[in-house]
Amino acid sequence: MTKTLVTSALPYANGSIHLGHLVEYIQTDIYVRFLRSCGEEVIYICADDTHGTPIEIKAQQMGISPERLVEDIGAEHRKDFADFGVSFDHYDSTNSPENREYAVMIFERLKAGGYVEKRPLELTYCEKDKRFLPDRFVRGTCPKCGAGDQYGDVCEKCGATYAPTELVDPRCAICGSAPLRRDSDHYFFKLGEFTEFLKEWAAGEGTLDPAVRKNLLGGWLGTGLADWCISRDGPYFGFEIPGEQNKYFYVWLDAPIGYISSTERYLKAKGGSQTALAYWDERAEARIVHFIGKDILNFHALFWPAVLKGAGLKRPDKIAVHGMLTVNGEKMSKARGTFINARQYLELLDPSYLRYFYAANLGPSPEDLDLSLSEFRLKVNAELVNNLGNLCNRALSILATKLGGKLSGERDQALIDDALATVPVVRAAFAKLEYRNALRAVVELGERANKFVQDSKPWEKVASAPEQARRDLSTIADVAYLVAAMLAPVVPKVSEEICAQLAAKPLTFKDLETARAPLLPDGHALGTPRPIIGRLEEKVVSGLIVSTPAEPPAKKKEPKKPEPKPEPAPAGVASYEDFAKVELRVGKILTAERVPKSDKLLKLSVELGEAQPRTIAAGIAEALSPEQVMGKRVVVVANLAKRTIRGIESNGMLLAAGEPATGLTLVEVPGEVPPGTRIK
RNA sequence: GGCGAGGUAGCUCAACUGGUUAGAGCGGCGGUCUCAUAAUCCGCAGGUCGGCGGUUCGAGUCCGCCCCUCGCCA
Repeated sequence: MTKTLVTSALPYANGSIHLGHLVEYIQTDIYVRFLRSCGEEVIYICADDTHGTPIEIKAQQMGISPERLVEDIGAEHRKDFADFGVSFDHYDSTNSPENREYAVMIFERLKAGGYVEKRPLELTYCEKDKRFLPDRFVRGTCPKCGAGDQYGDVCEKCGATYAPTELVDPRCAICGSAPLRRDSDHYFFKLGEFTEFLKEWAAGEGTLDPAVRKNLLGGWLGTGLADWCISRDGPYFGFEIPGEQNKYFYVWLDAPIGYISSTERYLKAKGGSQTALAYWDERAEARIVHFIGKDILNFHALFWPAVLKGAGLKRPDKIAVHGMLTVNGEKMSKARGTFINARQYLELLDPSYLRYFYAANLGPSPEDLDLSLSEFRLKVNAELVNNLGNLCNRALSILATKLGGKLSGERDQALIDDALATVPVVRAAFAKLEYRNALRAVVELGERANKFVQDSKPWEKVASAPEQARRDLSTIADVAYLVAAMLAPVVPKVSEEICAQLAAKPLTFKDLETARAPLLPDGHALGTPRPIIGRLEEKVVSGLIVSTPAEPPAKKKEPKKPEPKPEPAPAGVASYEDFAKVELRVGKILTAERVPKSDKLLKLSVELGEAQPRTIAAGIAEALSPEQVMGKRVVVVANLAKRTIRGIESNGMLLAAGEPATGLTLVEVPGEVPPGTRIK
């Protein structure tokens, strides 16, 4: 039998897992659990993606080493995944010795194959910070439309894309000084040479969803592939390129290699002498399946297969691409409170609900998935709780209280045949990633079974014809057993609960290939019935969104509380003493984040040349994002009385021109003035 | 601008290569049962199938033009 290696994309180790991430991990986990149930040999491999400039800079700002940062975040990620029931066989980190070895090996193989070229590249360099600046860390005026303060690669105003060197009046996003242009030698992967190979690979049966394939062939593969720069200058958190000074592999080169190194570390941990090549060698008897979001399609369906081909390794056999998550029909947003972290969800609700809802809406195509909170509650209650959960509970309750908890060997032939015939339908749907069709079929079986109970009235028969009632309800017990098996990949905990109450071993799709009625034998004694899974209450569900009432989102919040803004100048004239009391100092904004439950506040950490950076809450979030203010040198009122706003002790205030609602400009100080300098 | 996906009942979506009165789930409304987690079951709801034009005996389903939404453009 061919063994299968399944992966989810590697989450970046600079932030928490949120409900958007979970679409992918839940989708993958269902597939993996399904394959296991079918008796396939499958391993589920993942890791944290730990390299790159953003992590290096974040660690620096937090005053810790990047190694420490990715270790902490990795631990958090593992916990979140485990609590959502994501059943990795192995979860690792790309910052491992094995990953370095494979990155170097692949790089050397590509070089030997003539697929790598070294040539100079003109880049943006900050003299002050002594570093080359990634596109995101250069800001300036858009060369096309003239909009100010845009990223170095794309204008958010007009959508134009360009190189950071084209920006008008570019500035370093870290220190604000004007960057230079400087040449640096870099390595390029000659992706264009793989165009024909990639076209063939993409056309492979089952490799890509038709919509994805079309997009790819009509897009990049149709218009031609440019070389891909795979190196970065230091300082950089990553793997140094052998034989080079202060040059590193680009994070997007070594990240997918993490799939390989993580496989190897899994095999090592298991003992034995296998290396990752047992799966990744070109000739290996293995099937490789990647689950990814459509946002990283080019990395996985162009660069990655080409790199593997060039290095003589196995290409993915299938890439399953999902869409993005929206919440209440809109992009997740911290300001709206719809940016829901995994941990936040777990504090309120059982993961089964979310797993069920995602599965009930997932198909094989990269369509976006909307988590409308009211749909979520209604659908889960109607299908999982009322239909399926209650089916089990109503049947087991009568059996337990009126019939001694013992089953008959007889079955209602029509219903049991119907139920057994549903199994291959559901199985085929799971195999094609048609989860919503799989669940639909299970729910429809539940409906027919409920109707059967309704029509056969066992609660009446327990007196008049108890053995008939026992037969009818034993049929439902078998149906519940089948439902538990078919639901197991999606909601394993629910499945376990049903099996526990049936006092039966879990049933797999493999078992069901040969199973025949009765599934539970004559005289089988049941466990104690209790509700399978509780109903979702509106109050609890709406608690997922922290800042605004869940639905309808149309209702506008009254401006109820006074905002922390500069008080209007009292009538009269300020004396010199009045003015001199105000202590203005230069502050450098180190970090900025939105404050939960507030769409106006940013929580800032500001360097003022003191022992500790100060925490300041600023009412500027409507006009300025954390990214926009980070790194800026601003004017701070340093001797303002402390004040606690939204639980944050704020020690100062920033100067800004304009109104928060209509647009603000921070009063900035040129980069060469050190933080803490008094302004008079 | 280029490419791709999509616009079907209040909501989420079906409808294979064109063919009878366009379907289902949820919500809503009415009824039913009472074993069960106020669950089940039954019935109802009448949507210009984005717009216009065309091909055809016949189009949501093919062709052309237009409008709108979303994504990608390294």
